[in-house]
Amino acid sequence: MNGPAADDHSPWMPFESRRRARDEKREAVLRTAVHLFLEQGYHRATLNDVAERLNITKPALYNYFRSKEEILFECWALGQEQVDEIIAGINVSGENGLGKLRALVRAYAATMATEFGASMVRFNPRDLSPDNEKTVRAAKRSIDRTFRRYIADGVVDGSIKPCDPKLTAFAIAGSLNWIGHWYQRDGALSPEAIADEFAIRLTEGLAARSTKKRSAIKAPDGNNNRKRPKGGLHEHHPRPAARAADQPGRAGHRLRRPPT
Amino acid sequence: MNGPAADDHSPWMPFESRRRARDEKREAVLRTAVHLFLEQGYHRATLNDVAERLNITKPALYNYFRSKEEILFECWALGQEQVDEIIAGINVSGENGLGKLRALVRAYAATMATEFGASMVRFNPRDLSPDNEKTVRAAKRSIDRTFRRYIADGVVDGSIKPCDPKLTAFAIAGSLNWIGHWYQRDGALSPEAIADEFAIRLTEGLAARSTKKRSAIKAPDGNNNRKRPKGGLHEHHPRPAARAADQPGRAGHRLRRPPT
DNA sequence: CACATATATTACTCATGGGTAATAAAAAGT
DNA sequence: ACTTTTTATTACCCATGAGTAATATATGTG
Repeated sequence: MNGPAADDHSPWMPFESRRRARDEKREAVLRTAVHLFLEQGYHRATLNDVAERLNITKPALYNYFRSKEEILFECWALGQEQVDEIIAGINVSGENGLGKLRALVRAYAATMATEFGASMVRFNPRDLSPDNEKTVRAAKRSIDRTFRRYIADGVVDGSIKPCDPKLTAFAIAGSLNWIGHWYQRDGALSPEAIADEFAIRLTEGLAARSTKKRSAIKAPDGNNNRKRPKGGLHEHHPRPAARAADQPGRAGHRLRRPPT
Repeated sequence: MNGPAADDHSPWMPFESRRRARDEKREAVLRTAVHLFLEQGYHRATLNDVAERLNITKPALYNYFRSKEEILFECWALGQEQVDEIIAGINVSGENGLGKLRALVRAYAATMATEFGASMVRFNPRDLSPDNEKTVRAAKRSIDRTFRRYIADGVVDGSIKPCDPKLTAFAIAGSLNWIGHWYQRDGALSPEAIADEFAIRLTEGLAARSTKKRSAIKAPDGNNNRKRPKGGLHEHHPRPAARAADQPGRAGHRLRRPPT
């Protein structure tokens, strides 16, 4: 199954120059871990597997993480960070309800096609420590509330026809989350194609029937759902936070290390 | 967490009359197992947990199943059986594409709100033996093909407006499968309410704009999407196959027992 | 070079939990 | 009742894999 020839490009060269920065290695661990966790499942993938793929041995991992559970949590956190940035960007975009919903659907779909994105929905929160589990569940609730809010906003501003925000949010989020289960990174569909298609398909049934050409309420020129103003929002090739740790990330959980 | 007081209604009375039929016990094991597997995850739930809830001890389980993995597979199989019956019923219903799709959405949604139904999407096929994993993956593909076929049929017969069956099927199935992740059996929403809502919401964006009042193409009287002709199709309270074993079920995997 | 620090290795511990062996207690058959 | 079969129990085995201790090897620094 996991043959010995798996040296994609690990910062640890088999037995030579090892001088790369600490954080790059930390992230390499997470990339390998999330890949194996998704492929085999958290419980079936062992830390030996992870270490072997990186040309190191299991105890070396403990220089970067305190436990397997922490690795799991950090994988989830990297996906969650992407979503947080997406939502933060949309919240200041000034779009109407439907516009915000579409932007969220689009960016969220693309995130689900990444491994860290998929980890948000493929991992079982029950495998985390009680504290981390609480954190994850709170974040999930927050995402759900965001979907509902955009929908409710749209109903109020007239861009979305009346509907039950709760069930509608469930239906849309379900479609999106499911991407994390079926999307094959080597398949025929590109993340962009999926994102575009879903942004249309999932919202077309919701758009209010042109009740007064309200749909383009605050976008003078044509930047309707093309490119976000600035800041994160993922730039269509969301390589997992290649160095999200130079400056201390705004969240309090980047770049921690075991007691010493 | 799992306190000692958990004797819902186990066929094994703590220390008295034990004379119920074998198959009832077998199913009781599956009901308890699927519940714990969903609650704690397959790997965290132990066979000791399962046995304890049934007022027996772990080795007693091996009178009914050969391994933990077999229990997992049988849980999945009970859910799959429901879906097979649903699809078989719809296939002979004579509805048009949209009608079949709506019927499937409705019944599938209700199944996802059961524990055996949820097990189809919450369990990781990788935890099964290679053979069983193949079986499961084949069944999943088959369901996917069914969704796509109904959609494609609808596009051809004019009841569904042109769309990409593959992505549309993914979107709809995703919403439905996700029910298995969020639905709480003790919550405010009834399975019927969800099923009804989803049947409408997920297909309203697809219905062709009355291109010639084709939508009721083959239903002389008004039985449009109300009640299925006969056969299975779940009757709104799909209690998990309470005795699906009296007659040897049409599938070949009911009522097996360890070597003796 | 000597010393400190960071990072890796080898060789272990040890709890967990699936599964089995031997045996006892019911149920069923005669 | 006596025998057979089914179903349960107690008491184990043992593979697995997370995590640790002791130690070695770079790497950089005064």
